[in-house]
Amino acid sequence: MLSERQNKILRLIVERYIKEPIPVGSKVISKAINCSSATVRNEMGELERLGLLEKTHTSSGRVPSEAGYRYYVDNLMELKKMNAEDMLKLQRVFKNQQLALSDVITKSLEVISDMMNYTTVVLGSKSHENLLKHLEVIPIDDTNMTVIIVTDKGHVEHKNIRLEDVSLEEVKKTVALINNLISGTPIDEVVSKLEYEVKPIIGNYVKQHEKLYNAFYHVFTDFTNQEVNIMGRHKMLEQPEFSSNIDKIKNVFNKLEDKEILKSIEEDDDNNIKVYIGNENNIDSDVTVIQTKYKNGNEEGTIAIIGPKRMEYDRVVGLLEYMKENIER
Amino acid sequence: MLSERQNKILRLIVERYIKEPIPVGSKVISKAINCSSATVRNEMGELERLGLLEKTHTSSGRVPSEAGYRYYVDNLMELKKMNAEDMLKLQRVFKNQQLALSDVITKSLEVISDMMNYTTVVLGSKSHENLLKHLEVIPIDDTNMTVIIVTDKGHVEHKNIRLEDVSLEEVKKTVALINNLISGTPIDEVVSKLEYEVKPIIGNYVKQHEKLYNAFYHVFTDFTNQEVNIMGRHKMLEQPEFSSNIDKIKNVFNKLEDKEILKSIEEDDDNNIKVYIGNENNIDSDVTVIQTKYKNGNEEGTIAIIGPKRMEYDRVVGLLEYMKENIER
DNA sequence: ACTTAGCACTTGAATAAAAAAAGTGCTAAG
DNA sequence: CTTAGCACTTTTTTTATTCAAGTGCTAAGT
Repeated sequence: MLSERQNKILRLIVERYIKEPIPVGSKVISKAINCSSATVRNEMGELERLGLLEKTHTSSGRVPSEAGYRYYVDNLMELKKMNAEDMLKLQRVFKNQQLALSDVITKSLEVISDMMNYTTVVLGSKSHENLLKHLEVIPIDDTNMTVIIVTDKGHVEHKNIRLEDVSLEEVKKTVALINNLISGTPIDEVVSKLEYEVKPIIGNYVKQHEKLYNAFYHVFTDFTNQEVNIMGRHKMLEQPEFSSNIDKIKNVFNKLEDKEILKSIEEDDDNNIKVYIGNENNIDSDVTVIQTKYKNGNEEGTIAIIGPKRMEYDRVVGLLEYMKENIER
Repeated sequence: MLSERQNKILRLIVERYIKEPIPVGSKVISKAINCSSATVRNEMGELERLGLLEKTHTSSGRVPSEAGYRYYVDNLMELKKMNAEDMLKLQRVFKNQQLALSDVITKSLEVISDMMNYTTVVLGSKSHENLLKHLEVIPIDDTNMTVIIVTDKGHVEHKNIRLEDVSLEEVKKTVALINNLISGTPIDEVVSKLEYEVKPIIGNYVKQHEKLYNAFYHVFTDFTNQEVNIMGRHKMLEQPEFSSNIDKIKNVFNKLEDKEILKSIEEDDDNNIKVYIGNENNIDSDVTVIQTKYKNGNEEGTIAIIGPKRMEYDRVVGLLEYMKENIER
């Protein structure tokens, strides 16, 4: 258990460091609380022994450790209410009644990315939670058509395919068949159902069944198992601790392109705002991910904000709370 | 007019510098052609006076200037045929008969981006060249639906919209009306046609005409005026002259996100492979853009490869030639 | 009229030494 | 328990020194 004064000092250090990434010395702190720098040094030493602070070298000022940030987030941070300007910018997006929910979310996360200089992410629900609701085909010309897949969660995707020497008639039949036989199936099981339930039957009804089967097989294999939307990909370049370290940047960029890694963002089961600091996340030991699930009707997903470990925790949590609230009603 | 020997020297310098970005001295060159380093120095001095070479400081080796690259591309470069490995990788993509053309293009440009470490871009044809061919609506639930827009060039886009208290009936009527009245219109004129030709009539047929009009108005306003696809966004980080210069990187990344800038890539009217070196392009004075138009049936667009000024011109031009050829048949 | 050996000269990069700045830990006194 | 004071560390900055690479020019050679 930390003393009142220790809490105060830790908090000052974290907040100062978040403002500007330079190690914090005892002098500055001593001015802020009412006691000598020597006293502060003693307390800092103790906080370091507890693993909450670190030095960059023997005689440097202190920097929050991962555990220090954790402690700050869990115990010291107080949520201030959103500033009027931030609020206004977001309200402008939320007020737009014509936009579909998913567009409202991406647009507002774009706004957040711009105002915070962090990267933001929306993840739709996973493929096993999306049931095939409807399949539709729109012919484009003799050989090309667009296949549209709609899931029960409102995830829509379209793909263009080529089908040579197949009549529209036949395609329509096939689509109807698929709609009848396997709508309601989780997206990631559609492919196997296609093989075991549609393939054996399709031959009886449709002439060019091989070609058609192959085409649809590919469409569903290619179907994105999860909608992922990244805003402000390059914002990390604005963060001083990254902009001086190309390898870090490369790593973060690569991780962001890697769908598998991004999926790990969604692994949460409960419903609160979660903060994953440094090694607590799968992206990079120098970033923090703050995320939360949302649910509106049967549309659901996760939104996340990715920034440096020294991100503005209070402000970001406030923004996410506001987002969640507004999405859910 | 350069002498034979000057051509030789310039070419050696450019090719050497492309291989490795370190200024080239007279000694290396003198070994490659049969004469003393002093002679080479004289020639280099002349080439510098002509603006084809530059020094990084008074006593450094030479580096090709922008004009130097230009001269190299125009006069010295000889197209070698593609190496077998590159060819194989691309053929694997082109052989896939099921893929729609646009997918073949993006996939193969992904492959190129990976093997060259350059960024690649596909640009579809512009909105004024795309005519609205077909509009279709798929209901998702009571208030949400997906609108699908197909253009005559095979560009397909879908958007989700919200429509409260409007019956599916009404929506279908509106869509039919729009299809009848304005299909065949260039996409960027659709909005005004909606206003002057559809709006006045729609009231007679459809009850909730205001809401519907607004919804479709937005759909078309939001319609991407040009399909843009970027592969290997971060490849610049692999190029030594960029990875040591964050500001350059930021600039290039920002330009790539800027649709207006990208459009300038397409400004060409003729049909050949074009090389825009440094200030000749709008992206950045330190990159080169190599691009070409393609056309297959009524699908057309531009593909471009963006790399450092010292990109492997011959190899890239070879790749683009191959791409173009394969796309067009 | 070219080519080239030779050499003085320039510049950047690498290394070393010295001085300045920031901050710590500890001791001893209040 | 607090704090003034000071020795000590470490980084950063500055200055100087040397080394390596490469140039331009001159004068001699073909």
